[in-house]
Amino acid sequence: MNVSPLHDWNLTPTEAIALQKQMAAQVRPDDPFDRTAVRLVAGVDVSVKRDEHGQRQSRAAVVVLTFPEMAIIETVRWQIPTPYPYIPGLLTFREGPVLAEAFRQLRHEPDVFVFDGMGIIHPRRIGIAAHMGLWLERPTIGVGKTHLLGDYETPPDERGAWSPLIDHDQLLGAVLRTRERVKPIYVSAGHRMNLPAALEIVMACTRHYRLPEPIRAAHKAAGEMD
DNA sequence: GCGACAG
DNA sequence: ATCTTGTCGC
Repeated sequence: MNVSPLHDWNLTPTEAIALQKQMAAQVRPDDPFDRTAVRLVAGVDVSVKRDEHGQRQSRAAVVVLTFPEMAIIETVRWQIPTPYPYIPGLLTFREGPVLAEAFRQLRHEPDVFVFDGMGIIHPRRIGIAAHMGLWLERPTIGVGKTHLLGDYETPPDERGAWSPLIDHDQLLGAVLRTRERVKPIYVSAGHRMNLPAALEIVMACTRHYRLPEPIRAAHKAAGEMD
């Protein structure tokens, strides 16, 4: 894919936070999004492991699937030494650099990218899905597995049921039950997206498991790469 | 000051 | 995220 660098990744935590505040104003989490035009969906994930020298290596995986069939048609993997520590709120600076290169290698151009991490459910409203959406200039959705912030009621134990996730009177996302009797997931719009569309896409991508297929495929691909 | 804290 | 044994259940 044709992706041009938006900014430097080599920033101190203070600088990174300042950049997030500036970039957050560019994110569009309430844009119209035509679900009927979706043909390709990408799943995005990064795994971190120690190599033979004990050094941490970040492995990115971007998997492109047909929609709604969920057939894998492309897998891109890339690995670099882990460039940044994990700091809550700054996950993008740990996983963004390796993802940027993986995106550059993509042959297809997905209609929407689904990330393992938050969209606008974030202290500065710019989680990894929102941030990389700006980088890609493409629609993105954030799918988190655990709670980061915001208040919500536990959604009914029924597939497809969801509850609004609110922080400081602001609707940021939804807590979605993708399977009965299974912990819900945290869905939010990233860039060029909106919550209703994000929920529909995520549900349409979910089969027999808690997580949507694109995320499962990316997680699997990122864990291999030997 | 105390607790929470995506992956 | 990773580390890491056994164990409950379909």
